[in-house]
Amino acid sequence: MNKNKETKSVTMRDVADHVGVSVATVSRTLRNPEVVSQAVRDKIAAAIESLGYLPDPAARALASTRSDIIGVILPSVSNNVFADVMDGIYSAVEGTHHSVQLGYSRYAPLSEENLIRVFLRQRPAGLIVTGIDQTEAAQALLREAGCPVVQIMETGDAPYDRMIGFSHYDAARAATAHLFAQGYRRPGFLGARMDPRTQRRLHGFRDELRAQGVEEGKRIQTTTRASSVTLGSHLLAQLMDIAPETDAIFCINDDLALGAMFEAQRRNLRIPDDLGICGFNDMEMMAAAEPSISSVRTFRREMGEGAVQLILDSLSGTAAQEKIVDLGYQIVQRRSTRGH
Amino acid sequence: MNKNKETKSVTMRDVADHVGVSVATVSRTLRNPEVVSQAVRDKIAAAIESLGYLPDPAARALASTRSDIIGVILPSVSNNVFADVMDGIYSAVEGTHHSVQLGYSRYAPLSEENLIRVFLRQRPAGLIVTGIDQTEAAQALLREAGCPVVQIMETGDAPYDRMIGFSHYDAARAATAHLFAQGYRRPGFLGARMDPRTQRRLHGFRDELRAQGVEEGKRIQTTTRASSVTLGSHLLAQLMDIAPETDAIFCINDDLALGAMFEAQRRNLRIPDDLGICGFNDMEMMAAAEPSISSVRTFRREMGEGAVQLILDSLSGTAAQEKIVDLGYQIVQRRSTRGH
DNA sequence: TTGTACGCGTTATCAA
DNA sequence: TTGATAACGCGTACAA
Repeated sequence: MNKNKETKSVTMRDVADHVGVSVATVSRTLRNPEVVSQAVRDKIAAAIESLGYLPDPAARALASTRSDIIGVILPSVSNNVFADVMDGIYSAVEGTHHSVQLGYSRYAPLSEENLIRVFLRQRPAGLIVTGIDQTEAAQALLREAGCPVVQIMETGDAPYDRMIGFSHYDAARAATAHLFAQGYRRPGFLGARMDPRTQRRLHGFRDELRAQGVEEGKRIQTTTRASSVTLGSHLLAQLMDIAPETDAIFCINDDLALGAMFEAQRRNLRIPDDLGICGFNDMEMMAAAEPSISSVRTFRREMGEGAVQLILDSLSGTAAQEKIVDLGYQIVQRRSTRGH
Repeated sequence: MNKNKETKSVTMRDVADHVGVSVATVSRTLRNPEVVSQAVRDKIAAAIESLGYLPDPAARALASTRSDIIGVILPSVSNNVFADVMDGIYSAVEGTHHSVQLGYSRYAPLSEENLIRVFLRQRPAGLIVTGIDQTEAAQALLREAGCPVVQIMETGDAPYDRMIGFSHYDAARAATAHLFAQGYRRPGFLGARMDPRTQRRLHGFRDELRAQGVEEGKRIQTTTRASSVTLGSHLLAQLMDIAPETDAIFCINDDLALGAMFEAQRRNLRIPDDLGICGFNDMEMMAAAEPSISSVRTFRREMGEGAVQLILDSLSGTAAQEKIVDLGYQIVQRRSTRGH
């Protein structure tokens, strides 16, 4: 450890003394400058600059009823889907006086409930949570949060407060319909993790099959293990062994799709002729792949940015009426599903 | 916003009253229980449980000289290399009473300096920063931090405090040597972003070429743009147009390698015969690709976990002597570089 | 427009 | 082993 230098950080007191005003005035220039005279304001600003004053967030949080923290609870650290969301969140928070506090639930509702409790304890400026599958207790906490709460990644009725996302059911169903539109008749399904959002995609897939009058047979391969490219290869291998009639697959994410594509190539299956492949999320690599892979574009960065904006708007009282922002999705067709 | 319910959170005072002791005793049971009698300790524990008391981190930080926050400063949100590091960090922090505060510098040293200042203001329990290329001012701040400071991702002399990582120069040089060992004679280099760590990889590449007595020619393609799979394709296309004699490539990360592989396939270059490909980091997909892609394995999760552990050890005074932990790297050979 | 003075929930110092 | 009590740095009535 470095030597604990007596590094008395400069406080508001120092700034006040330096200018010759009271701490209250300094505090006011920081929070609502409009009630402070221009002259004093300038002098304080100069003093803050020259002394290098930085407010103490702990003291601020303690003295006021709110902290500057925006709490964010996501299910997973490593899933790059959430990396994009975080990118949006951080870029929207940048330049505000807010800071982000991140928590990972590891897809466990009870962890999530705990995190919510801990975060709420800090009287956060706002809270961003993922999805709609909270425990009863967590739901109660969120309804009484006393701060703006935004649910991201999904839409659904009965938001606790506000919501920004899209329908996973609709998106998956549209992707499946796309496969049919391209002439595929015996599509399969590859799924990993099988968390609630993934389940809803499976429902969409199944309902579209039903609507098309097609039996699903044994063409649904899922696992609760975490998704990966390797797993995509394994799942496709299993699927083709069990149900060789499969002529296309819908994968619940792009990693699986990529892995499936590699496995298809290993098996000398021609894409898209022998096998159509559609991913989900439309990560950057899908366009670069050979052949390029169709996917369902989702607006992850926008969800992150939008969620923060919703909180800021709530805080400033300029929030819109609509409780739910549906960002939709977009089927991006590429070579991997060009008919046959 | 939800209605601001009068949700008076339960404080230490409540717990104390409930048990019939002073707040001081409650505080002690939480921080050093060994000085409190077992009987009182049990009653307090019960009260905490039944009242659902959670300590207020702001009050704690204000009253003590340290907060429970471990500050982490990374260059990028979206780079999945750091997702793995974060995974390690969070899993090591879990179960401790610490929390993580994350900041992104966007590869800008001045942003980083600012973040360091802001984080230091919170008297963090520890600080984790990326690499060794801080500004002069940031270096001074970190040396006087008054808390454990760990630099991750790299090794190098003169750590501010402690360091855990590996030598990017050595790793890149070893990868290049591997290409030569496999019989390639005119290897090229694909680089994106070209931040200092990437630059050091380029140096390793160049020095190995020199050691092998091989001219680099025009086989070094770099850009300051952010890395992506698509960019890997573009860079390889450029490279092969300018320097068609290239018989292998070392890519500064796996995204570029994957993109390069796709582009090679588009150009009907046989891998590994016409073109050897080696990536960097050994992300999961490299093993699943078709053909599988050689890479340099780095221990990202371990860096995150290790960094937190170093901080915890420093805090508890159980830290080892060595200031620098070198996690090394590992050349993982796969089909993409099987000689020719 | 500015200053005074109290309180936020906890830690830490000192006595008891 | 326990209890008062003074900080910690800032926000905010209330007064001036």
